[in-house]
Amino acid sequence: MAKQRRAGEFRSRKSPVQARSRATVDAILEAAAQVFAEYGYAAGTTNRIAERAGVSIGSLYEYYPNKDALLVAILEAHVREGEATLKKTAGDLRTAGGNLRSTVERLVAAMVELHTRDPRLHRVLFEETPMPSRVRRMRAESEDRVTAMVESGLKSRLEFARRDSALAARIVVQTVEALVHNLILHDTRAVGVQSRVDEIVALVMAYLTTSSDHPSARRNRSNERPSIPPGRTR
Amino acid sequence: MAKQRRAGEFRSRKSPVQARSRATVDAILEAAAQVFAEYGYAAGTTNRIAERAGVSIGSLYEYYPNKDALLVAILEAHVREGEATLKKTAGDLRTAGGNLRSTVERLVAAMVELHTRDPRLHRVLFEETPMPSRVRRMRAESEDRVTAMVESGLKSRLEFARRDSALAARIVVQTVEALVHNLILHDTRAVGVQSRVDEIVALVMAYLTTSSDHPSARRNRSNERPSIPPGRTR
Amino acid sequence: MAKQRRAGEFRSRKSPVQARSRATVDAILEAAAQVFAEYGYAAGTTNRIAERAGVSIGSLYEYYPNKDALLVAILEAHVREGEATLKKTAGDLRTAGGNLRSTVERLVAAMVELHTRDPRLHRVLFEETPMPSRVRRMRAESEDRVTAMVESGLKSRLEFARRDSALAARIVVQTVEALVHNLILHDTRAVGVQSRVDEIVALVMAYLTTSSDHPSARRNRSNERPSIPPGRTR
Amino acid sequence: MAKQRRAGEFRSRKSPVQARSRATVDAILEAAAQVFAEYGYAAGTTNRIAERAGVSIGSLYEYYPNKDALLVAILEAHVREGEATLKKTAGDLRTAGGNLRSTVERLVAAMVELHTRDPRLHRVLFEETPMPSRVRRMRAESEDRVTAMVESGLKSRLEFARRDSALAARIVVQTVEALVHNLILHDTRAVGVQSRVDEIVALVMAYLTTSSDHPSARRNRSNERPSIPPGRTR
DNA sequence: AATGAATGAGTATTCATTCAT
DNA sequence: TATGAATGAATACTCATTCAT
Repeated sequence: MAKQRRAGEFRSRKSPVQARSRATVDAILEAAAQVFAEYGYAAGTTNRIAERAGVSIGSLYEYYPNKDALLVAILEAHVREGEATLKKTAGDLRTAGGNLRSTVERLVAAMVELHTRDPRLHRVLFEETPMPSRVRRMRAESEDRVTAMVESGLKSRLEFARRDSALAARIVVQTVEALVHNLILHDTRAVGVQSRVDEIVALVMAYLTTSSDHPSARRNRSNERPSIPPGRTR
Repeated sequence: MAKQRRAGEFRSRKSPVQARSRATVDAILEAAAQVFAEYGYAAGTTNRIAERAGVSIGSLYEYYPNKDALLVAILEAHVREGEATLKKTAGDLRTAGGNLRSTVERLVAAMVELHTRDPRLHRVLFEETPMPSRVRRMRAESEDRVTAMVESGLKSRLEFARRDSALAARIVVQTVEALVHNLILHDTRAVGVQSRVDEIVALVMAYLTTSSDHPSARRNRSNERPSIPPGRTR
Repeated sequence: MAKQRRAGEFRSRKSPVQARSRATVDAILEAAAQVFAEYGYAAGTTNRIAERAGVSIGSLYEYYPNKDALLVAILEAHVREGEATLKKTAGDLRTAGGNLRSTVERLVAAMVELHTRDPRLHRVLFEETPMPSRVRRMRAESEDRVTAMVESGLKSRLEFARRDSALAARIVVQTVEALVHNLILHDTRAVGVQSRVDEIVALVMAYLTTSSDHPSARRNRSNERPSIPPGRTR
Repeated sequence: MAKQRRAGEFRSRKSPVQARSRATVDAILEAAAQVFAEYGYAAGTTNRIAERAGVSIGSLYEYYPNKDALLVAILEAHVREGEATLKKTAGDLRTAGGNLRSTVERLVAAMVELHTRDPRLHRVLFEETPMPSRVRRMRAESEDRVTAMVESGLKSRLEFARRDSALAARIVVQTVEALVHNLILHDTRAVGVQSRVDEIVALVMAYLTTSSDHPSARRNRSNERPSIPPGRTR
């Protein structure tokens, strides 16, 4: 009898206190990650996950009330982990010595590592359709926090030449994430990875160190933001 | 899924020679696009598509051997259309007069328009999981052609300062696409769209017009590609 | 993917226009009646019903959106049929000549016939738990209409001696229904059926033809309905 | 239902000799009664019962071999209790002084009280389908004993005018039970309860005190039991 | 060519019951 | 004795696909 699902009930069912359950929960989550990565969300059946985890389907539902709960659990773990990794690097932007460039390099490297961990899963998880709004929100908030850290780091750098630091931070975060995705991961050809990474760094550096009113940007602003305050021009 | 599907069976079944068939095929495709955009791929059932198209489910299968064939047809049309739009703009890079900046602006504008046409469908189509490899390949090839045109355009510009034009073209294409996606489409807040578009342009311009051996890029290359041949430096 | 059920959606899915579907619908309903009668509602699985009907499970759900819809369809048919049968008899109470007794006999006979048609099913249907409120209401209304007809018939009879005709009608309807149930149907011993039927008739007759203020009823009314209007006493 | 159940396995597993076990058994039974009343039999899960009882599911199965055993235990307790209550009243029919009417009133009152104690549970217990035959038999036997007592009481009354005392007793018992059920319990409208109770009493009294060969019963017997032996008529 | 009734493998989920600890 | 983690058969329901008409 397929009972009605209590809406929004994505939390794990019981907190595993005993060692045995802890292992079971871990096995299920790991299996879910594998199966989702391999088959996609829709085709990643709960029975397959249970089988892969080496537990019965009943046990799976003992700990996760429904399929979405598995997705949410994985997603949240990824978001948490991602934020931790990036925060550490973003923190360095401000605290660590060294020039801007080496910090950007570390940021890109961190992002590469983050996405390399399990690219297929990452893709399935964050691009496949029905991501519960709770996770979507959580992810957006996480990204906002990372962006805020990056911004604060940028502002403390002398080389930083952009006017709108918040926007610049978003551009950087999004660009790095997107290019790492498209250029490093999606590209099956593994050759030339480093040169592409270098180029991403170059892109970001060029952007950050070019004044918002650089000669190349001087024209054609008349229609929207009518005029550039003269004093701003170097 | 009642019956096993013969892999690679994505072609339309009969070429619609007669006008009536043509109309039916179009109606089905349009309906499929709507339904996929509305429900996502997995939840967009063939029966619903047939109903929306005003034809019987039997007729749908008369023209498309299976559900994926619909996806493929839509995808291919989008890729074709996208390439056409971008090619035109990319072509301008070389032929049209004006400075680099205005061309980049047109490129970004074209990309924005392309993605704005039907963002939901675009998302479903290109981000939802099981994209047949044929489409994946087709898309990659299309992207390669666009990139090639962009490269050829860039090379003819004086302002262009990058060393590896092929790589630069890829960076530009991917960056524009990704940022348009992440910054323009995914962001529900409509405010500040223009400033974000401007910033994308600024990013690309800064990159393109900054020499590969700009001061900000001079250091730390020692570990991977041991040394840069001096002659390379302009 | 077990989708959420649209609450209260118990109606048949499509009206069968073609002869083939009509037959299918009938077969399904007949099978459902048999299976419910045989196994009870909870244990009467939809797969079993489809199998019994000689159709696929898919066809069953083509016509009935969920299990409850089958129950409702059967229930409503029974209620309709029951009301029709009883109305005819109840109508006779007033129109047909003959004495009261013969009419009561016909009423009881009608009830017996109604319950004898498929006692097991009747029991399952009306006594098993989750009867949708819609059906419950429908049944109550049907019973009220029957009761109203009985009342109107009783009032036109000279032999009728009760004071509160509405109450008397309810008593009669309920008594006949309940006793037929308990005494005729539940009793596996088939012997003596007629004598029990006769006794039910006798019970009802005694009640109807005994004045509300018959000697045996004369006492102990002081607390609730304070006093009996003298004129009423014959 | 994981494992096949060995039929007829309804007995409690261990006789609780110790006080602690006794308390556990009682808690389980009480919890089962509550849960069945609240959720119905099918939806009343053993896990929920164990939880409500404050014991582990393992302990529940320590004392009751399966779910039905809980039902049986509750059912038997109810039957026992019911018989005790009714026996007392039925006994009064013979022993206590006073007229017939007041005794009938007490009978009805006892029945009302019996059903009012926990109507929801009563409904679930006695009307929901799969009542094990053992309980069905037990209940029938209990009813027979009560009926026998009523019969014996009736026979000692001068006012009693029926020919077949056994049949009359059954009629009375069934009528009272059924009408109490239908008229008192199922009717949510609490108003007029007393008048309905009075009417039930009136019905029973009219029946008991009306001669089997009352004028109203004299006609129309020709077709079925061809003729009434003249001597029979008093 | 078109229809739409029919199919049935596949999916998420429940819950009575067992058994190692 | 008691516990509760684990089991897995069973169930309602979906939807891509076929094929007789």
